[in-house]
Amino acid sequence: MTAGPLVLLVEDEVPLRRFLRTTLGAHGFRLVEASSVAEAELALGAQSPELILLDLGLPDGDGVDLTRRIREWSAVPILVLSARGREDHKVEALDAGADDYLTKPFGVEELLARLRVALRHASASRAPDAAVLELDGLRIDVARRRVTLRGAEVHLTPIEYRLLTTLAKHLGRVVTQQQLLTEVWGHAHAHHTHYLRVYMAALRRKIEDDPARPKLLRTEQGVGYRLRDPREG
Amino acid sequence: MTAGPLVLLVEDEVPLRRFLRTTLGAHGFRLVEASSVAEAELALGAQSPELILLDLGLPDGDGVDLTRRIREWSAVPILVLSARGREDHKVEALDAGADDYLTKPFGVEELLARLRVALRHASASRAPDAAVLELDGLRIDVARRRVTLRGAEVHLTPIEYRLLTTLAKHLGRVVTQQQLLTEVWGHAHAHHTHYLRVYMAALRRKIEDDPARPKLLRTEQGVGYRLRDPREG
DNA sequence: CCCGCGCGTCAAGAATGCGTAAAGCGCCCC
DNA sequence: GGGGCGCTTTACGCATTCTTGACGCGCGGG
Repeated sequence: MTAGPLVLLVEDEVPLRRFLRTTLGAHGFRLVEASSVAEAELALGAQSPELILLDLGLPDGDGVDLTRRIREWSAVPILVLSARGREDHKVEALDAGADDYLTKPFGVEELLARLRVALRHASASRAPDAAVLELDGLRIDVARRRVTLRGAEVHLTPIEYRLLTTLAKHLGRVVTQQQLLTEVWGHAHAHHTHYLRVYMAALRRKIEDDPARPKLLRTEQGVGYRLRDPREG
Repeated sequence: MTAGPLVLLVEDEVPLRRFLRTTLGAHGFRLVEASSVAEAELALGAQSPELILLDLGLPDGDGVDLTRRIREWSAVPILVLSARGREDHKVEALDAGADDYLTKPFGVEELLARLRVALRHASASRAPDAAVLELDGLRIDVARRRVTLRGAEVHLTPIEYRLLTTLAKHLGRVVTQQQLLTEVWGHAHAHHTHYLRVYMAALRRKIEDDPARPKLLRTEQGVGYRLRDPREG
């Protein structure tokens, strides 16, 4: 008996949780349970599940927001369960970073199959995203959402932070404007290239010694931007 | 103007295909269409789509089998569309290697959102391809979009870069002027052969020791150009 | 021998893209 | 309800890049 994947189940309705517990358990999954957003975040801090089964409509907060927050630092598969079948809800959750969306009531076999798909993806794309990145004097601590420059904390707005971490994720490589826009602002803003200029300027003011002659945040004219890896040229 | 992802649409019903064509087209996707399993396999041989939209219930074969065959050699995301909502069908398709399963009728926005999820997965799991080409002192790092000459970075404009990489793609072989023009400038400029001379000159100035006597960027009179492979003639 | 053609070179103007400042607006917290 | 903060939007100047036209050279055919 090998221990199956660890699943975080976030669900407030007791009967459904009970049901899923036995069903998933019977199929070899190990379970951590949470019945609210707060508990879920706690559990995420303590364990690192290989998959999250997330019910929307929790008592203490929005599951979509939780999804977004998780996506800032983790790529763990998130399967959303919801009583709401409305299309815009689905789109919102999926765009927030969820990997699948099941409308209640759903069949157990389908749930299991979609779970397998999600785990397949996860094992295929296991990318070692470093929790802390240090270049020159700049330090990006993704786990703590902290950026420091030669020890001093740099305050970044949410967008600035996401812009920086998106670039960091592709350290040394060019990230196209489209990519940045969709990853930071969402696909709906993929053509607002001006945002990039405004926020790049802001970021450079905060982390570059000479914002007019950037060492880290390099422009690739007509293509995108790149966070330069100081280890190479 | 960036060209969107290439999608292979496998669907035999003409009205639905028509509808998806316009819808996806309007959202920036490029489309290849097939109306049967045979056509789909043909198209897969000719092109390499970034995503497959596959209707089950094709006239000449089983879509699930097709999925399995594709999975033997490719990880391209497959979204299944089906009129059949039965759970065992879904499980079968998903376990065969499909990444998602939508039951008709489905909403366009949901389809687009799930498409985005699939593409997100694909780009996340794309292996860091070490596509580096080195000839003499010239180094072309496609992943980083960087060109260096004996260690020193060479700055290329977007067109120069595309011209060089297009030639590199056919290393050692002649690339006709038509081919270069359509691949770099697009179909509409296939007759502006003068562009080639201007940009070849610029490229040679940047990467040749003696631009007047080019070692790498050879002219093939009346035909096109060739990036010489120093390992051979 | 001269002309036409293809290629290479140069340079100027047009078009595009980028950086910067600053103002308006909504939101939340005090 | 006022102030601070962050996001969006507008305006403008500057830099880079693209396009276009002019010209010279060499070669081969008429």
